[in-house]
Amino acid sequence: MKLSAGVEWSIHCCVVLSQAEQPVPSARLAELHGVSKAYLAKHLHQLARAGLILPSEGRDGGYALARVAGEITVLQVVQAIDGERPAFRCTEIRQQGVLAQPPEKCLEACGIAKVMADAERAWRDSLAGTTIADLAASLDTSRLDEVL
Amino acid sequence: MKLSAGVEWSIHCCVVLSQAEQPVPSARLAELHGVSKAYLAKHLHQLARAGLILPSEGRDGGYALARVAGEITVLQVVQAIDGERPAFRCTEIRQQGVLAQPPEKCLEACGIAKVMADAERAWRDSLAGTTIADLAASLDTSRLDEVL
DNA sequence: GCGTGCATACTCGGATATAAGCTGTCCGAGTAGAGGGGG
DNA sequence: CCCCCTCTACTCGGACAGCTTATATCCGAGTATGCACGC
Repeated sequence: MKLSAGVEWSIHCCVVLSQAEQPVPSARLAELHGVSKAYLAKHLHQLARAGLILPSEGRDGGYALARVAGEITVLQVVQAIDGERPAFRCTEIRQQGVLAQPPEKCLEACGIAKVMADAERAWRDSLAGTTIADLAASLDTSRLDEVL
Repeated sequence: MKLSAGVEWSIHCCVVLSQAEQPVPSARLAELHGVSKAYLAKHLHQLARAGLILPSEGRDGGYALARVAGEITVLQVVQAIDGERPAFRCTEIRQQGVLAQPPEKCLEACGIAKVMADAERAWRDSLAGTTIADLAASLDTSRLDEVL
């Protein structure tokens, strides 16, 4: 189980955008963090598709937060980049092989799938408890005013 | 973020092994669940390396649980297959690029890394709250006596 | 009848191909802004 | 002096390679069992 590195980049970018008054181009965000420009652009595009940030084209264009930072949770950013599909996917092997259960006994979800789903729910709940505004408050944003 | 399918196989196998009195060969476990024999053997080997199951060689050999089912948690199985490395790895991009922070300000962990670590801790705690014995009690193990 | 040795068949374990997804890069379509020209 | 047009430069967006990881498979080393033989 590995989370895309783009998640880290995206969260950092959202924190920066929360402090910006004007749209920030993807290339600028890339050099601010020292990462690949084109690859970061890919992730920012995903954030835009998810409705978290708003793109503006043309000269002086760039990205801006679609909502106030306090209404964007870390979970939303993670799911925008990583997708909303659960990490554990039950393949219903209880219905396969020699000891296959009949379908009428499989109306309810598999006990194993339940445990994994509960764990992922705990994970999501934890991520949903922090917003970009919370991160901006904890991180040092003093230098942002110089460069934005 | 995607969890290996071997995790699901391994948990099912542990539940079966908890009901078995004799060692069960990997090939038998594979046909019980209708999965690839050789690939399952790879995962069972990982479980053995983690100390969760004990292999016995030679004729009538196979795998048996190393401890009673109540002392094997789902988390241990997941970590044995998927590894113990966290899904999110902070690459310290706060120290890179134009707005790089000086090292003396990075003695503490990054706020983003903290949030992700907390979420993963909640995920692990949830998985650690269920044992193989709990799963065996919830799943229907009536047909196991016939085939073991 | 009992102990010993051997052959055998079965087990696990590691080394080897194949496919998928993440990582990284490039170029093209579209647009907001600036500048120049005309009224 | 003001308005309009064009041109440009800059933006995002999607299409294209490289690489690590997961998936699937095969064959070889090692061993407990069962049988046959000898005592």
